This record gives sequence, C-alpha cells and structure tokens, in this order.
Amino acid sequence: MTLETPSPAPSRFLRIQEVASELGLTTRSIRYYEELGLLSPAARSDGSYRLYDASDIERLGFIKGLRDDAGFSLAEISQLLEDEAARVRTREAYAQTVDAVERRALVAGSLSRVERQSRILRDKIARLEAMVSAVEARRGRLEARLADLDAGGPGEVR
Amino acid sequence: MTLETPSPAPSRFLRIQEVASELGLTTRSIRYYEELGLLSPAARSDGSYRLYDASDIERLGFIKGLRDDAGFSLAEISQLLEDEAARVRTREAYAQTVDAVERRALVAGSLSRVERQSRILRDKIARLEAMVSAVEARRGRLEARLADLDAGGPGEVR
DNA sequence: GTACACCTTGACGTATACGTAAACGTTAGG
DNA sequence: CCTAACGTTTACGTATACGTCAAGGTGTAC
Repeated sequence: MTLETPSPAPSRFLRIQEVASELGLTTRSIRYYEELGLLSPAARSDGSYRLYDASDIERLGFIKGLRDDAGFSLAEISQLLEDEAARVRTREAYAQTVDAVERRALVAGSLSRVERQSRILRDKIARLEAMVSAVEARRGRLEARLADLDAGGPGEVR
Repeated sequence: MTLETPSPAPSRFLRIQEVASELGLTTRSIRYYEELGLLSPAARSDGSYRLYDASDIERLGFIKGLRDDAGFSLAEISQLLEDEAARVRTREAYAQTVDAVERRALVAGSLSRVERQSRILRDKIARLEAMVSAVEARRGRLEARLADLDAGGPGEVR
C-alpha cells in the first residue's frame, strides 16, 4: 500500500516539487533560476521551504516558454524580464498607498518591458517564417522534380 | 600599407574563413558541425583545405538559422536534416544514370524530410504566437491600469 | 513523538558548443 | 624560392545549464 505524501497544506502556495511537476521543470532548474535572479518565491515557510504563488508560476511558465520555445539563453531571458528585485518591490509596495506618481511609473515600466517582449517575440516569428518560406520553396522544387520523374524523367540535378 | 590576402583562387569554391564571414559563423563552429556530421565540404584542395560550394553554404545558413532563430540544439538539427552521408550520396550519385526507381526514392526522401522541417517550424511558430497572445493580454491589462491611474486611480493590485 | 517524504544549502560532476593555442603544412604573390 | 596569410589536426580550456550526491533540517499523518 502506498503512503500518501503529506498533503500540501491547503494553502494558496505551492512547494517547489509541485510547481516543478505542474510546469514540467525540475526543482534544480527552479532553484538555479532563483540563483540567477530570475524569480524568487513569494514566501518561505518557517522552516524556509520555498512557497510559490500563482504569479510566480505564471512567471516560471513564461521563463520556460522563452527557454524551450523561443530558445533564449537564461542571460537573454533575464534581460527580457523585469528584474526580480523590481518585481518584489512592486508586489510588496504597490498595494500600499504609494504616491500616485510612483504607481504610474511602476505600471509604465512594466508596460514598456511587455512591449519589448512582444516586439522581440514577433521578430523571432518573422525570422522563422522566412525560414519556412525557404523550406517551402525547396519543397516546391522537389515536388516538381518528383512529378517530372513520374512523367518519365528529364532534367539535370539542381 | 596593407598586404593583400592571397586572392582566393577564382573558383566556385570558398574556403572556410570566407564561408564563416559570409554567414557570421566561426571556422571553429563550421569544423565542429562537420565533426558532428552535419555537413562536409564539397571538396578538399590538394593540401586538404576545405572547399565549400553554394549548396554547402545554403545548408550551413539553414543550420545557423535552426540554431540561432529556432533555438534547436545541434542534436535536434541533425535529426531534422538529411544526414550528411545521404547528402553526399545524392550529390555524387544522382547525376549519374542511376535507375529511375532509386532516383525517385532519393527525391521522395528529401521531400518527406522537407515536409517534416516545415511542420516543425510551423509548430514552433504556433507556440511563439501563443506566447505573444499571453504577452499582449498582459499588455492590455497594464494599459487599462495606466488609464485608470491617469483618470484618478481606483482598483486593487492584480 | 516518531516516521517518512519533502525540503534546505553546499559542492562536485557533466553534456553541449564552442574558444584558444600549439605544432605544423599549404597557397599564391613578388 | 621565400614569405605572409591561411589552412590542417590535436588537444586542452571554458561558459551555460543543469544533474546528482551528501548532510542535515522540516512537516504532517499516525
């Protein structure tokens, strides 16, 4: 009979292995990203267990996407993301009645980073589309060649 | 006064440094790709200098694109490309009067690989577009938030 | 309160993708 | 034929991104 793993405390926080499973990462990677300053858990338990909230998980998922799908290095990713220090400041300070000017500055900063992220991803998509075009052109030539061969083949090698 | 580099022999072949400059690679990378079986030069000089033709350069450019733009590992790239042995066979054998059945098989093989390349690149584009959507959604929320603040800010932190 | 799964912080190991230097051969102009 | 720029192979070095222990603390069910 299998032992139940001590149930994860019905909290809004997840522990590192739960986060890792949900996102398809390893705990080592998550700790490494923290080491690089890419993200820090929203909280720690009394015994200093890392505790992640929904925003952490979203951020980690984005990091994974940038790494796996977009193929960015972790250095590039850290350039692309808001630095974690700023994020912590925002998370902790924004809710307080900071003065309106500073609130605006925080949001505007996030917005400009998000716009940069969008541009960079779109640029990458454009480059990939150019590659697809090249591949499709080659495909067209090969299909023509195949048709020729089936029709009783003429022609030289390309 | 600068010495002229010994002019590259008015041949249809390029030497490794010329190829590297043209594509923005290093000679080390090119040799490394050869070591991994990703490509081999069309010819060697008497003194065993590597000599690349247009098809080699196209292939190398594609490899660079797959690495830089698509972010694939060299292992993935070698899975994606026709293996170099087959390419050499094609280059050398196709022009000869191989029998029609084999010619057809060679072209059909290339075609199916090219189709796979196209699918994989399109998949990657789709994943990137999903990321862009997520980023744009976040951008929309931030813009709304900024408008709120400018209108005299209500609301909680997201 | 004890067991067992889970966590912590080091710290060393490893695969990938090259960089870099050594020792030596090649090519082409003068 | 000599020389400067370029190439060759071999081999060791390095940055990145983790994997994998080790030694010890934590959290919850029983």
